[in-house]
Amino acid sequence: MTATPMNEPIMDLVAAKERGFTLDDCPVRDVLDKLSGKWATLLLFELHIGPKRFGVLRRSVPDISQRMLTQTLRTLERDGFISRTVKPTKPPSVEYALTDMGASFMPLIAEIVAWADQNHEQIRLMRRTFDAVE
Amino acid sequence: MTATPMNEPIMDLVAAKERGFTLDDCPVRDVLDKLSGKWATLLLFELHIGPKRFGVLRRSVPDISQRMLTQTLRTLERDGFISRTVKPTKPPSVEYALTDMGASFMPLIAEIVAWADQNHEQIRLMRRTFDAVE
DNA sequence: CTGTATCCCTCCTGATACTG
DNA sequence: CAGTATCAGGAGGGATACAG
Repeated sequence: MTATPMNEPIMDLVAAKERGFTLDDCPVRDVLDKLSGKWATLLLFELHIGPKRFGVLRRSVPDISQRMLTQTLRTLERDGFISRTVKPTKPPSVEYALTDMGASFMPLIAEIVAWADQNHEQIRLMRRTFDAVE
Repeated sequence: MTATPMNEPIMDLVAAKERGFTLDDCPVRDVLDKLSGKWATLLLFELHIGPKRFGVLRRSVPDISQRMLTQTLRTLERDGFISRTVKPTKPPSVEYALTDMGASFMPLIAEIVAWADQNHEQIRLMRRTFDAVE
């Protein structure tokens, strides 16, 4: 309702903006774009429990298509969030695991999850109220 | 590189998943979908500095089209992140401001920004390395 | 000043089938 | 088992013009 006082982390945000990044150049978007995909955070979460093979991941997230599983894993690997290790077994198996950088990102997701958990009731209420007026 | 040990916040995430939300029903997606839009977080940030009128917002984020500005503000208002107040001035003016709930979400964005700030160099390096191999 | 309405186009996503 | 290829649908986003 009111303007909240500036705090330390937000100052970082101001700094980031004033450092003059363009929209395509903005480091924040590099991260936000990871969150935005439908499956990225879910897969990061699965791998945070522990390293998993391709097939195991597919069974852990049954709604994902094989195409999107491959594609999302590739993107996360490209950006260094996860590692991909081919093991020369008889039918070759591939294991995916969180990198240190990927792991360092998980607490942020966890905080968002906790926040969502506390606020989703109110959000849905607001939404229904808003829609009722229109 | 290694599987990180489970910590408290992540347990919340596990709990959220095991509480059996479907993909469309998941409260976490309610929040993540806000972050995912191209403009939502940018506008939240602008309003975190202080309440702003429509025209001021448009000038603050010059790259946004009028259509997307209206649309994004409407979505954020609908979910209770921001408030919209019409002031009966001569040419009517509309002021947008963060709600308490919206303000409580800002520290999370700030942490992501800080993380992005620390890691975007490495992410870009990983990306170039990955692309070079292919 | 603050929006709405319309058109268009790209990207994300899913379904299916196929390969080493 | 792990991955690629192809096709199709829909949402997100931009440009422009118009309205209260």
